[in-house]
Amino acid sequence: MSAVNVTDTREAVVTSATDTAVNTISNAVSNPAQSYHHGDLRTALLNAAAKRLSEHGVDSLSLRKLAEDAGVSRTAPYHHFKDKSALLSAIAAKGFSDWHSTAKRIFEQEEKTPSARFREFVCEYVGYAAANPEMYELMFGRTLWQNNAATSDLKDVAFPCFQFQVTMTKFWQNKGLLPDNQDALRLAQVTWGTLHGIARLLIDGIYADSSHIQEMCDCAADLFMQASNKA
Amino acid sequence: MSAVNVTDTREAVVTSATDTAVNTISNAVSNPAQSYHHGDLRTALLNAAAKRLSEHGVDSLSLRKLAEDAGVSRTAPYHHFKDKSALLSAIAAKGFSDWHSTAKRIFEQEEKTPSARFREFVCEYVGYAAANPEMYELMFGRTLWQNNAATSDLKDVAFPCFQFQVTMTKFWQNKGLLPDNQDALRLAQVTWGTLHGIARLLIDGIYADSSHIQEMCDCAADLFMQASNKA
DNA sequence: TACTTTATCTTGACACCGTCAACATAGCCT
DNA sequence: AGGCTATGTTGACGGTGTCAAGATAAAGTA
Repeated sequence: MSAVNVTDTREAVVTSATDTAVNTISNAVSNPAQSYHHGDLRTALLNAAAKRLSEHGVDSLSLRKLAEDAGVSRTAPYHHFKDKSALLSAIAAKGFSDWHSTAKRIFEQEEKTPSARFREFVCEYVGYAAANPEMYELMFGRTLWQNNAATSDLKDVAFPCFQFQVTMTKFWQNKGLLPDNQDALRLAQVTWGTLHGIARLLIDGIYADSSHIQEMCDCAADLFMQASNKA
Repeated sequence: MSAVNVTDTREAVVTSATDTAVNTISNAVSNPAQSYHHGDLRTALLNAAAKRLSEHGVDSLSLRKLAEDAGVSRTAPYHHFKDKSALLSAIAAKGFSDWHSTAKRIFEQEEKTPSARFREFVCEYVGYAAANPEMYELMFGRTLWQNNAATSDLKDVAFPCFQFQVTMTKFWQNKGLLPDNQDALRLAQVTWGTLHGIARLLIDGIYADSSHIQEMCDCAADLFMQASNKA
């Protein structure tokens, strides 16, 4: 019900009648003429939001601008998202889904040693944050989580992603890469905390110099694996 | 309303011309009669800001509300702070100053073993963040650091505080608490990252359950010290 | 003492923002 | 054909940071 429908409707409208509809549509960039109904506003908003998010950051992301990007009036988005948090949640959900696949892919590389996979995971985690700082901020920042602003849809995607960190931790403990004398949950919290902390210090502008990410990741990985040798 | 009020006040006050200091002091809340000039608006704003910060969070901290708290018009703050960032910077600076003293106090307890001090530092760091989440957010969050919004005054207080982390790390390395086979700067970044990450996951609402802070801190401290035994 | 400068505080205005209410249109189902 | 529902619209409200221009008081200077 998307593109085809829109095109058909446009022709019908243009031939038939008034162009009050037509001139409201100094629309998005592609299609100069459009019908009263957008066709797929929801995904158009999400696309515009993803673009604005990566280019200008979450702070300067307003529903009104997104509506304008989609060539639609300022309150139209409210027919697809309860409020701003719901829209942000939807974007973050996509991020979690993507990251979860990436994490699983790294973790399940049977041909590599657990140690190599562990090190790769550390680097990829921080690398993902550094490469997508605004998405990372949205996924793991206070904006959504602080006041229960996160949609239940988001939680459904995010919690398994959090949980996966524990699963991996247990695996690494079994393989002797992480100390076995620590509770798996606590250890997962600490290792995740380390990666999260490094990522945040980087993307929040506190580590002004971001040219030594690799060394920091190696140092972190070394540290954890060294600890296991004692236990 | 205020024009009349101001005039009346002026006449009343001018008679006793001596005490500009006196009537400006209790200005904000208590004294309904106000002189045109506040007297010490800058610190009144900072006090109001600190209060609002801890009670309602940095997100709902607006210059207009602060001005109202101080009993002053909405643009008055601009005569004391270049913009909102400057005011936030001033508050954060106080936070850094306080935390730096605390850190030094812990670090310099000669009567305790280095190991005990290290563990105490870890707990105090996370504890400070948990006890003052909004101040921590302001000090170490993206709000001020991301776009160079931090005042140079703030930087002057914050950078030594960051640097102290490296100093301590070197000390702990020398005492055999942290691995000696790692570059001190990298190691400081990783250890600080760990504390920062745990703190952020807690205060940003991602660790919904904050009842195991102590265990997490112990786990982190154990991990680092275990790593040193191998090196 | 009188005059001038400077610091401080004022109102007015502008451009944003999220969100609600009320209304308009179009597509779909009976 | 008629009505229901999804989706779009404008108007309005209260909130924000910030600038410009004018008012007032304090401080410095002759």
